[in-house]
Amino acid sequence: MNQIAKVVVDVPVMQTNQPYDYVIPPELINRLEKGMRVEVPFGPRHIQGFIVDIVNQSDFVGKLKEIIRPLDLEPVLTPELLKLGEEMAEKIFAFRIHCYQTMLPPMLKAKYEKEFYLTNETYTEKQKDVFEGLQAISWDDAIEKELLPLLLEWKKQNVVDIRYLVKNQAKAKKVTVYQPNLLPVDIEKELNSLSQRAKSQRSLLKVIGDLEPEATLTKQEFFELFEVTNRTLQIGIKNGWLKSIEKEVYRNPLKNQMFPKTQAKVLNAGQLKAFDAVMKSIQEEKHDVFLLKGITGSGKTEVYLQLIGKVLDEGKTALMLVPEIALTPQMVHHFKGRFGEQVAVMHSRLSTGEKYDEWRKIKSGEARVVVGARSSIFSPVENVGIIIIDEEHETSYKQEENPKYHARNVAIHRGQYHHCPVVLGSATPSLESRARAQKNVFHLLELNERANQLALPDVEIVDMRQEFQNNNRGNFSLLLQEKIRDRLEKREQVVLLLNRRGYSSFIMCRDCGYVHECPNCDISMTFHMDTKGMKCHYCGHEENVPHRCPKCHGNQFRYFGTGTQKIENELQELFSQANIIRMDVDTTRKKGAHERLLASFGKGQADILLGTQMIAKGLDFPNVTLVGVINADTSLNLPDFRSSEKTFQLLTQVSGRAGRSTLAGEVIVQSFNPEHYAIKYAQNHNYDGFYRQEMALRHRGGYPPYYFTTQITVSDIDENKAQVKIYEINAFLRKKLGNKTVILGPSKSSIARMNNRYYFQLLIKYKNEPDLQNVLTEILNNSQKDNAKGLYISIDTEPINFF
DNA sequence: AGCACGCCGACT
DNA sequence: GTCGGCGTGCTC
Repeated sequence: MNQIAKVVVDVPVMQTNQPYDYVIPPELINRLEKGMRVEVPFGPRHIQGFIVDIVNQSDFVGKLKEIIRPLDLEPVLTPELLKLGEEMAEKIFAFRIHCYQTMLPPMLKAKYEKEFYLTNETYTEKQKDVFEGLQAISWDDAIEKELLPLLLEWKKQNVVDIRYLVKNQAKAKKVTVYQPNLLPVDIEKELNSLSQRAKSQRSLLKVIGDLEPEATLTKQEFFELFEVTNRTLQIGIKNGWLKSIEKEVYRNPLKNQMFPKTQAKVLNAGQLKAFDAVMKSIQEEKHDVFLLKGITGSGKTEVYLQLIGKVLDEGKTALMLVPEIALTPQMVHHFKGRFGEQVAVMHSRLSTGEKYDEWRKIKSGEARVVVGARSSIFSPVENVGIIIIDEEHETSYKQEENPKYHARNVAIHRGQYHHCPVVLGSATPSLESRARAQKNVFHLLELNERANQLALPDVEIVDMRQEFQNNNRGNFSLLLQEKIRDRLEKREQVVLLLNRRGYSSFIMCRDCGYVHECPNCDISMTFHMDTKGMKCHYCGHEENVPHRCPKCHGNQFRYFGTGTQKIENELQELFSQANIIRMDVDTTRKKGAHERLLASFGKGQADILLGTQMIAKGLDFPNVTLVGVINADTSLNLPDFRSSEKTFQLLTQVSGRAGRSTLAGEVIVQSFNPEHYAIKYAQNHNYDGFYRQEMALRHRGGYPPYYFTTQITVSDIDENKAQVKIYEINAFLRKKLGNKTVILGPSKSSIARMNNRYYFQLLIKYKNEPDLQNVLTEILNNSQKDNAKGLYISIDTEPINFF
């Protein structure tokens, strides 16, 4: 009886979104396991696939092919993750192969190559000439050297054939280390045979004699620890005193950083209550979801740390998710300081090699605590004792690209599997989570006092309309200017937030009102001060600022939108003596810049920190006593039913940055809509009030959490084809879905054209549609031909963006 | 996604 | 008559 492997292949289309059967060749039986990557033949090609199961027989009628080779020595996906990927793919309308690939570090994604090789032994002069003694010519080289037509011709004549290669990119970093290769007696012998004058060689022998027999040292270590010169070392290697070994090492992104050990702090009554509640689930190995709602500064992190500590004590592992922008050095320090080498940190700023190494540390069990951004929810941890999602309201937990998963849902799924609690923490929980707590689906835990006993900062709102009427056309109200001046005098620090959500700077012709738009996308291009150029944020197209208006040939442009640079200039003019640090996408692009700027501000090397969203989270600077929000309401006017929620969250978070230590804090919020409830409730630190009012509005408007939503987007190069298709889908859905379900649209997407493709969308709002999964899968299955022709249908469950 | 197979227009 | 366009269907 043959062993059969079921393999999910790397061909992301509906038709192949299922396992294919392959024979396991005799020499690989017992070497292959579920969860390994393999190279398989698929049609004429060779591609990568994942073994999802191993069975004894196949239902496939036809000749099975054999697996070519394994790409791993041991499985990269656990049975849990294999199953999770399968279920997730179905739920979010993604391809299984995409789900598996996102669970793994990018290095484990195969690269493909193909090459021509000569099939027979005897060649013509011409063929000899072309191949120049080469074994093979790669497809890319063939194109480059314009040999492709010739080689394809030869292929027809069977002179050459094409070989398909699967390149495994997973490479561990190796260093050469040196190990003693002499017994003590040998050392004596060597010493005796050396002349007395060979001082450095004699000292090297002594060094070797003092080393542990199993010790491995790099060249660098010999230089630095024992003052051995390279020349001497080379002699030692040549004489066979030392043997060189290639040793696998982890790339260490945090090298040279020390993490002073921190101790558990004493919890206050509120913290203890929350801690105990979660501990109970941990001990009973029970899957509960807790919503830990704690005001800023209430010490949520300490609760997390102590829960993780207990989980580790029980021999289990812990997963901790943090939004990408909150993964600051401070955050890393908290965890590394408490748990040291047991912590793996995963975030997007690591190189692919570093990501792979962190992943390996987790896989091997060396790291038992994972701290990371969204995709860390797929970490290959086993025996999980707790999963924590900090700042659970953050929309970055939903991936916007395929597969469009939400880390919160994945966390709950994994929590069920591991019988462990999931803790969702936030000062401003999402309405969805808070409502679930209301219905007792989640357990609500509240921390209502600040750990340091300090009062929440006073929040003052400045009506910017008044400022305008009083002829202050700048971005800084008189009150904010006065407060900043006061802090500068007292040598205290200021944080200024520029709310730029959904905001960009563009240029407009003063004469005719022409706005410069991207040639590929129906959207205005953004002006970038640093490159002095225009860039499209959707397709990446770049060009120079036009000299003359293409429409009326005028040469007067007006620059719209308030960039951080412009604000910085204005600020510097107002306070010429102040040191300002600006943090935005431009100043933090370089690796490590983010950390460096924050460290510099923390050390008091600047008076004012000016930045976008990225400064609102997790920062804890004791000397900051004033926080200013320059424009509270840019996020309020977005065509998005969550705009109030987003604004409330942002204001609450940034307010929490003030008064983190003994110094009292103060917050100034500048707004053109000072009466707006989101701003008012944020001013009074009143989450519950905001929650009630917002829920009422959502109820009235028929929005989440009262309804579920699913968005369908159709796109094509041909506008008409896309439009016809979305109407066809609309008709189909209306026929299939219940009459209580609402369908909004179809409509043109608000950015109707992107990268020369036209987009149409519709939104399904429903409360109970048990058959929706099947209906939507049917739509995708029926559209496979359209898909092949370049018409794409995308389904997004619970979308975040509705444009 | 690739790649092969297959059926219709413009060329040596 | 053939070369090659890309529409259609399959990949264990």
